[in-house]
Amino acid sequence: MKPVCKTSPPGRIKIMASFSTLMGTKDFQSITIAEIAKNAGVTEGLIYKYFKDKKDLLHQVLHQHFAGFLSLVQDRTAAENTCMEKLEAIVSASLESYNQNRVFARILLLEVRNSPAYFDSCAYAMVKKYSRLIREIVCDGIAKKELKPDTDPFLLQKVILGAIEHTCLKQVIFERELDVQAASSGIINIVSYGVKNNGCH
Amino acid sequence: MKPVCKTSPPGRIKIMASFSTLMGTKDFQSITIAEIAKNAGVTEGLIYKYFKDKKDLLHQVLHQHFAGFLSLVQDRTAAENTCMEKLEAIVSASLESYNQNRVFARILLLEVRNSPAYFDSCAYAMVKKYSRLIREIVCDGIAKKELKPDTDPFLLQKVILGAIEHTCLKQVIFERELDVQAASSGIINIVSYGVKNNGCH
DNA sequence: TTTTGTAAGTAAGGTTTACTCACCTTTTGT
DNA sequence: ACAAAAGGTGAGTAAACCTTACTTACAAAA
Repeated sequence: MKPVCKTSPPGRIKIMASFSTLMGTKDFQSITIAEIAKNAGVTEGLIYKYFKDKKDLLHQVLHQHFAGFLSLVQDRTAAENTCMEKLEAIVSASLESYNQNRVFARILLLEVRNSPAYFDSCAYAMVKKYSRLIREIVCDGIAKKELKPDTDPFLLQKVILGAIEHTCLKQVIFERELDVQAASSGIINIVSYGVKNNGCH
Repeated sequence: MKPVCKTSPPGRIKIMASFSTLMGTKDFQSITIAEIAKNAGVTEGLIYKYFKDKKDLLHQVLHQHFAGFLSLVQDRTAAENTCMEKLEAIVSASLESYNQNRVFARILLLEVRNSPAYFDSCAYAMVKKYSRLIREIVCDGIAKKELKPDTDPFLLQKVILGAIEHTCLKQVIFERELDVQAASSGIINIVSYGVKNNGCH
């Protein structure tokens, strides 16, 4: 069997592009196979040559977007030195990507999670890489004593990811703009120093 | 027109109960109207007497669960004194509810958000109340100098909600158990004091 | 007591939509 | 050159959601 997530056949590319475009204007459920095919200039049958079903198409489009996103995040974090700088790079790169690429954000945050098949998809595999990256940075930060020794890497990863996603949710849903810089430094500030007024600068 | 979210007619109750039960074993998409009707001992047509469509049924079931949840949260927070205690009460009540009532959690975290109609539903209205409650507690905390004066209530609300939801996501998806106490105190600890090792206890 | 009106419930059909399958055409490896 | 595989077609199917015309029960008014 050929690799599942390749990029080449021309019809396949047109189908994915057509679907991406449609996702910009309406939600997954209200997009029909007929519409995707017509928009791509192919027949309905061809879609099922390349994609197991409609959900599989969704997952593969997400995978494609996420692959680009992940390498951006990896580059940005590699360019930073301290743990906190790396984490801020992740937060701002994520918010920026979600803010600029609403289709990607809507698929990831709103459309895929309801189907069990997603969690077996290659798209979810990339999400796991992404969250593992955060945890590794945190573990590294603990080892280098930049973070408190009793920090739980899994929990901190969840807090950061949750903050990122929830910050974008409203913007994505209601098509609003987001001040990426303000939001990311705000999140990092809360996570770094906390919000409790304990006399510590 | 009668109130949209009432509870009385017998058929209606059976339909909602049937649907809730089915949501315990499979996801929304794979539950059919025929199945719901059969399970409830009514005909398909009756479902459309009480619910605009299948999604509306989902939203109303969520509304019912959320109403109970919200009053629990309100009671718990009212019983606490400090801002931080109130917030911890919200976090632990939320994690506890999601952990105990997986159907409720799955609907809220995975199933509803993909449809635009949800954000006009009475279920979403309750979610707005819930997040407003968090913001009010935060604003109160700032006013009483329990929280740092430059805290952004909207951002902190998003961080807390995001942390709650992301902590539950994996548990809900993969049907795992959650240590509610550890998770909620962990979240509150991060948000209160931060994770950066700056020599401040 | 009859009439009227309304809410609860039924039965069957219509329409849309995701998906399949048999077939044709083009490319490619040997 | 030719078999096999990959790219592509288009008609057809099953099933799910939803509609609509109808019946029954029952309470309030006349």
